[in-house]
Order: sequence, then C-alpha cells, then structure tokens
Amino acid sequence: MFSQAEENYLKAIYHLESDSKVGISTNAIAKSLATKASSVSDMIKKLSDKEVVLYKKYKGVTLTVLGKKTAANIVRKHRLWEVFLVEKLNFSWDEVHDVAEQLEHIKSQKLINQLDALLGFPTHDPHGDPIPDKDGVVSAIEKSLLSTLKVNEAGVCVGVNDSSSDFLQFLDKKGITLGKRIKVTEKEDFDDSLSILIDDKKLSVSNKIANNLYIKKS
Amino acid sequence: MFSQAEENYLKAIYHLESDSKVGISTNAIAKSLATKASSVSDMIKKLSDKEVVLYKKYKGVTLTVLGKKTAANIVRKHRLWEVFLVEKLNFSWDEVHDVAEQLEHIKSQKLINQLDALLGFPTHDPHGDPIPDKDGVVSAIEKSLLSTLKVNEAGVCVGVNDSSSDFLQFLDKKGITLGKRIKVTEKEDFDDSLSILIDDKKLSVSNKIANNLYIKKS
DNA sequence: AATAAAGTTTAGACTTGTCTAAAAAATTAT
DNA sequence: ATAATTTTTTAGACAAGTCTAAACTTTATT
Repeated sequence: MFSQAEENYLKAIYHLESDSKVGISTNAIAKSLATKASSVSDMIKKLSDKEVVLYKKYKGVTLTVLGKKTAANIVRKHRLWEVFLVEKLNFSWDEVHDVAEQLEHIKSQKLINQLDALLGFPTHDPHGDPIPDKDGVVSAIEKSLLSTLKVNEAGVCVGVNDSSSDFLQFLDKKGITLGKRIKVTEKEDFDDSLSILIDDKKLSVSNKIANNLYIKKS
Repeated sequence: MFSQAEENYLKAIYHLESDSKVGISTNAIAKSLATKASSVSDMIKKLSDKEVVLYKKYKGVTLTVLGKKTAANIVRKHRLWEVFLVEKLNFSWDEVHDVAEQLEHIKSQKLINQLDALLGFPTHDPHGDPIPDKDGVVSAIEKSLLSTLKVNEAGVCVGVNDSSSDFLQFLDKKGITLGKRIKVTEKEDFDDSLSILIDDKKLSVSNKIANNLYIKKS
C-alpha cells in the first residue's frame, strides 16, 4: 500500500519516463512536483526500499516493472475519474484535473472496475490521453502535433499536450474541441503561425497553440 | 480548510452529539475513532483554535454552529457517495462504508452538487440514514426500533442502527431489506425474541436484530 | 471527608513528509 | 586537467498526527 505522497511521486516519474526514456533526475521530479530536490532524494530512498524504483546515487531513477504497473494504475484511475466528471457530472474539460488528482488516490478495486463499466470502458480521457488498461498497458494512437503538419494536410483533433485550464478554455473559445477536423491551409515562416480550416471557418493559430494540439492525420 | 484527520474528528463528535446531546467526552471520541484519549486531547485543542468546537478542560466538547455545519457537510458527502456506489456502481449496502469514508474527504463543491443531481437528490442513504441538505439540515422521519413494536403492530423497514457488514449481510440472508413491510406476530418474554411476518413468510428474529432495525409504523 | 478509581491532560518521543543550508559528486568550461 | 558550475545528497530542523507514561482532575466509594 502506498501513501498519497508516494503515489504522486510514482505518477510523476511515470510521466517523466514516458517522455525522456532515460533515468529521471532528482531535479526533474522536484520540478514536476513543485517540491525541493532534497525532498525527492528522501522519498526516492523509500520508493527504492519498496522496490518500485531502481536507484543509484547521483544516477537518476527508473521505475521497476512493479513501479510502472502501480503508476499506470494511478493514471488509469485519474483518467477514468476525468471521464466520469465530464460524462456524468457535466464538468468541462478544463475543470476536471484538480478533482481527479484527489479521486485517483481512492483505494478500491471494485470501485474502479465498476466505474470503468459505468462509463462504457472508455479508452481516452477528456483531453485525448489514453487510459491504461487493468494491466497498465497503454494503447497509443498515431498522432502528430498540429505544428508538424504541412500545408494542405488535414486530420482530426485527438488530444492536447498542455492541459492547463487557460489553454483548454482558449481552445473552447476558438471552437477547437476533440473530434473536430482541421486542415492546414497556410504556414507563416515569419512567426510559425498557421492558418487552419475548422468547421469550414478559417482560423489563425499561433505556434504555441500548434505545438500543443495533437492531430490524427487522415 | 480542514485536514482529513480534523474532518474525521468533527464527524465523530457530530455523531456522538446526535446521540447524547451533552458535552462529548475525550474517551468517547477516542473510542469512536479507535485512537487514544491523549491524541483526542491534542486534536481538540486544534479544533478549538479553529472555532469549530467549544472546549473546557476536563469538561468535554461541543460543536459550534460552524462545526456542526462543517460536520453535516461531511456526513452529507459520505451518504451521497454511498447512494452513488449502490445506485450507479452496483455495490451492496454492506460494501459501501469503507469507500465512502475515503470519498467523503474529496474537496469540490461542484462535484457534490452534481453528484446530488445525478442521483436525483436522494434524501436517505442505502442504510436509511437521512442525507443532510446543503445547509446541514437533517429531516428525520418518525421511526421506531423493531424491538419497541407491540404484537400486531406493523410497518415498513426504513433503516438500521448497526451498519456493520456482518449485520447487513445477515439481513440480506433473511430477506430483510429497506422498504419491506414487517408485522410483529409474537413476542417472547423469555429471550425478547419476536416472530414477524415478512413477504407473507413467518420469521423469528432475536432481540439483537430487533434492536438494530428501524420501522416506520403504519 | 478521605481515599480509591476513572477519566483527562501534559510531556516527551516517534513517523511521515517537508524544508534550508552545507557537503559531496558530476558536469561543463577554460 | 583543473577550476567553476550545476546537480545531488546529507544533516538537522520543523509541522501534523499519533503514541506511552506520568501527572493531574473529577467522580465514586467507603
């Protein structure tokens, strides 16, 4: 059994590993949890004793198989709860994160199995992120950042890179939601902004937006 | 904002107060939380500083108006989650308590408002206990312990006094569930057991059962 | 009313998780 | 290759919440 603090560390390492593949540095974990490197050092020792991470002093940390499975299960819970909040409780996609951060720590296997069923066994959360299955396996779909699309390429909006409230609300305002079809009509070398077609409307989006929106080409 | 520990103390005092009305003793709280009297003493000081309880050394403790409202809100959340678990996730009434103990500490007003709506604004939890409204007001219904009914009196089963898994499973086995109509046909002076009629079947129940089952006479 | 018993509080210690400051190791630059 | 810089770890401290043991109040008993 893991404490909430331990679970948060496991989740942070899990996310960092999925980006960088190499041993995760103390500093990176500290940054992602908004804590101090010294606190991370302390906690890593505990996690190492519990055999969920491999740790060599000064050499960074990696999840063990057990650690990866444990972390994936927390992510699974987080994302299922997000779906629940949006689908059943009328939350919008920019409101779910903080509540899901709390709900993900609830301990009950039956609860999460039944929730999964109630929601119809969803595969992705409201931000387009995949929901790990019971064994922690994640089925990633083929997706590209909008910024990597060439002129005249098109696809469906399937996810966001940045899940901050601000960004999501901005997308809402522009009418950009998951499932929408987007076609790139122009690219500006000048500022890397691009013109897109969405709902037959022309829209100009900055490079920052394009770098945080995932498209499934088609 | 209150910690989980603080919330648990408030809830315990709330429940004890609703039984006994007088100042709640340190020992009573310790017993109900399975902790030590010394720990209770420490915590009560904190709660007193936060102005949710009134406390005079050696004289027991009572909730302030703020404390009562705070506690009622926690009970409200607990009972709404119990309804959710039974109605939406197919939990049985003997499985919900431990999970609801965790869920009651989730902090989100929107979450609980929407949950209330999803469940159709229920007034009672799966054990027949009333759900406090948003202002902490509880609408108690007229109910009597089965053991207080006289021969030939009848009514509907509306609640339990003991919510332990064992007791609830025992009731399930006997076919006694909330909503069922029960008529007392005989009382034994010898062991205070009684014979009842339920679903047109005759059943003998011990005094211990009869002392833990609430009936709305009719 | 004095004493015994029961209940309550205090003092000091321990655990978890955090922090700052300082030391040690690794990396980067010259 | 040595020095400077950055990163990481350690040491010591602190807050929350708990515990045991001892001291202190209150209540009950004789």
